[in-house]
This record gives sequence, structure tokens and C-alpha cells, in this order.
Amino acid sequence: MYDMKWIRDNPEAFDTGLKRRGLEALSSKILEMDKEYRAMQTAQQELQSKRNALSSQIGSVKKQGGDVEAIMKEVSEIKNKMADMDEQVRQKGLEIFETLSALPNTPDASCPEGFDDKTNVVIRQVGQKPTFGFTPKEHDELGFGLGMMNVEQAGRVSGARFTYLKGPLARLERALGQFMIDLHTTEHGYTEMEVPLMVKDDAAFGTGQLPKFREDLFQTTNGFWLIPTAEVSLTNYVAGRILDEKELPIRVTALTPCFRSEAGSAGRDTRGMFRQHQFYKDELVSIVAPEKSFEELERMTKCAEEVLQKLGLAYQVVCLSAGDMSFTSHKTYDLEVWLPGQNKYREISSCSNCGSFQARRMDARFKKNGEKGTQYVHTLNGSGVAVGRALIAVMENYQQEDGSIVVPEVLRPYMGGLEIIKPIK
RNA sequence: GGAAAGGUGGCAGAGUGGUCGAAUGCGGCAGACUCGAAAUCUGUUGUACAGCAUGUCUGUACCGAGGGUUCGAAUCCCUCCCUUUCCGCCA
Repeated sequence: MYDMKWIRDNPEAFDTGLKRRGLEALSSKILEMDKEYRAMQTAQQELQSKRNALSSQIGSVKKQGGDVEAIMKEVSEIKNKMADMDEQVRQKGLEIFETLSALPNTPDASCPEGFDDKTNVVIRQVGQKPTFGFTPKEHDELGFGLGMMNVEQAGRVSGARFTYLKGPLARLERALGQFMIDLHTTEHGYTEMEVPLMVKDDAAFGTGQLPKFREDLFQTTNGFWLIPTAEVSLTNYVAGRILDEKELPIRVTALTPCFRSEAGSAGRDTRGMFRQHQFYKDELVSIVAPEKSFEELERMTKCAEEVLQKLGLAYQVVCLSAGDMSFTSHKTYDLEVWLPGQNKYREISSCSNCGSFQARRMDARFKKNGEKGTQYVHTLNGSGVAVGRALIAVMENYQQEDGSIVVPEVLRPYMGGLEIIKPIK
């Protein structure tokens, strides 16, 4: 959500931001609406002021036993005008709100130009891609070969984009999740949270899923939204609050299932469990003072990278181009992990600095020591990392010619010491 | 799910139709006293928006949320949300 004052002061920057997102300039239209709105508001307030003055006059005149007929008549005339005025102000306010709440965040100056992944810029590549003396398989083939992944039966039970995992492979996924959250809580200063998986409209609006992306979400019959990411619950932890400067930065993490309808991605990544309606993810969220958010984005990205490094996975860090970022983001780094079976780098994490965009939507502010007034916090979120995709990456990178999977060192304590996952005979 | 009681400023808590943005206490901040601190005393202390005369300015709104009644609502009515207690059900 944009700050109208900022648009007033920076109409060109606002339009440039929209343009870089592939949208047309709107500043003149919005500022026109704003001007009308404020004029209406002023008129409305004058009427209210008059009414208040007369009303309190009625009180005191009555007390002295005077006649209030004339004053009451005057007030009722004002009231008639007010009803009209109120409605106009309400309409205009709503129009502005709806316009603004549908606009994506401004890209940072450092984001590359472009509207899709073709223009994204690789910042660094880390780790060694494994070499194989055979043609590496994709994860679904490996899982099937192990006898521990069943998409077909999941299809019968739940439809497309669901998977059964079994035995050691199921445990490997759980091990990955545990490993990640332990790493972030013990080494990266994040506090573990257990969060609601179902949220109300306001929460989904706050993090930017609503109103524009409702078709991407699942909703229960009584109106709850299933979280598509723990970002929603974690970030809304500060919704509607005025924090003390001392409380910042807030760094929280949660390992949760995520639910996504994947509307609009029909036919994409239909093999295996790369793109599911339901998957685990360890999410990182930071709530920081405005001047700290860029530094925090680098830090958060490093925390996510560390997961891949410890797992011995090769990856690249990509800076998303202005038009390829999510709705709420001001600047985003994606981590793309090397998948030998697919012979490609694929997204496994996305770390975003949302600036005050979400904070404004959810009204999350903080107070600076000794200063008057409040400021909006900056919010950041990042996957640290997607567990299902990490499982895919481990399977593909650690596969052996016979289809077995070597368990990465760091996961063995979580696997009861198991070193290799062998096919069920 | 049923019944009851509630939701007021950072916290506690008063206020049940008019001078109430709201008593009082605690806390916070500033000052006095003190070598310093504690105690004590004095003052001060919400947020957002609009306006211009840009000010220790004026106005408007906000007492869970949204509607309604009224000249006037923290106060009355309706709906919803949430909390607490009891009962029922339940992983």
C-alpha cells in the first residue's frame, strides 16, 4: 500500500515504479482523486464542526430553560447536507483505497529492468555441481524407484499436485525441516514460532494476498484462508501494533505447511512434487527499522544460503527484475538450487524486502526513543528454505547409479544415523 | 454449540445521553530536592487525518469492529469479532 503523501511528493518516482512493473502511469489520476477527496473532507469537517457547536449550544440553552427550537431546526438542515457529504467522502475514500491497494510495491533502483526471469541477474554462484558417471534421474523417478513416493495414489485420494512419501524418504523430508529450523534458531538468531495456518481476511490483506490474489488461496467454508506461506502469520504478528524501538529487530521463523491453489500454473511442473498444493516451508521474517532493511535483506539471504551450503547443494543467487517480483516486494533475491535431474537451477527460496508496503497495509508501526509520533516498520520475508524442494534437490544431487540416495552429513543425526536410503526390495 | 459477564488511553480502572479524548492510580518523560540514587513534590504524557496563519495553532475522527436511534452517543439499540467463567462436545 502506498503512502499518499509520498505520491504527492514523488509523483515521477511513483510512475517510474509502476512503469518498471509493466503498469501505466497513474500519479496524475490518483493525485486528482486525492485533491477531490481532501476538498470533500474539508467541507465535511466544516459541517461537522458547525453541528458540534450548535449541538452543545442546545445543551447549555436547555439547561438555562431557553427555547432550542430554532437551533434544532438549523442543525437538522446541516444534517441533511452532511448525509450527502458523508456518502461522497466515503465513496471517494473507498475508490482511492481500492486503487492503491491493488498496486504493487515500487521496485528498488538496484533491481534490473525487465518483466520476467529472462532479465533476472545472477549475483553469485556458490558450490560445486556434482558430476555423475551416469545420467542423473529426476526426483520423481528416483522416488518411484525407491518405492517411497506415490503420486498416483495421492491422485486418487486428493487429485493432482499431492504426493505420498513413505518410510525413510518421508523421514528425510522431516529431517530437512528440523535441520533448517534448528539452524536458524541456534545460529541465525531467529525465534521459533508456532503460528496459525488459517487466517482472516485482514491478515491476508496485510501481507498482500488480498484483494488481488484470492484465486491463489484456499478458503474454508467459514471464511478462513489457509496460509500460502508462514509469511502471512509471522508478519501479521506485528499487525496493528505500535512497537518500541527497543523491540527491533524482530526475527522469527516457523516451519509450517503451505497451501496454494496453483491456479494459473496448470500444466507447469506437473511431474513429481515440485509444485504441490501443500508443502512444508521454513519461513524467515524480519521486522526492522526502515534504515536497516537493505542490510537485513542481505543478512536474511545469507541465512537461507547457509542451509544450502550445509546441505552441500550448488546454487545461484538471483536478483529479480523489477517486473518479475512479487506484488509486495521492493527488492528480491531468489535462491536457485541446482537440480541435476532437470539439469537446471530452480527456485528454492525467495527473500524480499517489502519496505513499509506491508506495514502500511497491516498498520504495524514503531516509536523511536525520545521522538514524537510513529513510523512504519519495514518487513522482510524469505524462505529458509522450501522443504519439499530441498528434498527434491537432495534426492537429485545425492543419487547413486543404483537409485539409492546418500543422506547428507548434516541430516544424519535427524535420520537416526542413516547414511544411505536404499530402494525397498 | 448453550448460558452468563465483559472489551475504555502503555497498564489498572471510573464514567450509563450534553463543558468527556475521557476522573483516578500506576508506569513513562521533564524539572525541583540530593554529591548521586531512592523517597517526596511539581509539571507533562494517545493515534490518525485535514486546514492554513506551519503553531507548545485550528478543526475532525477514534472508548473492540461495523451499522442504527438522537439536535447531541464511551453511555441507548442491532450485527459481528474477541476475552473470561460455567455447561456440553472433542484431537
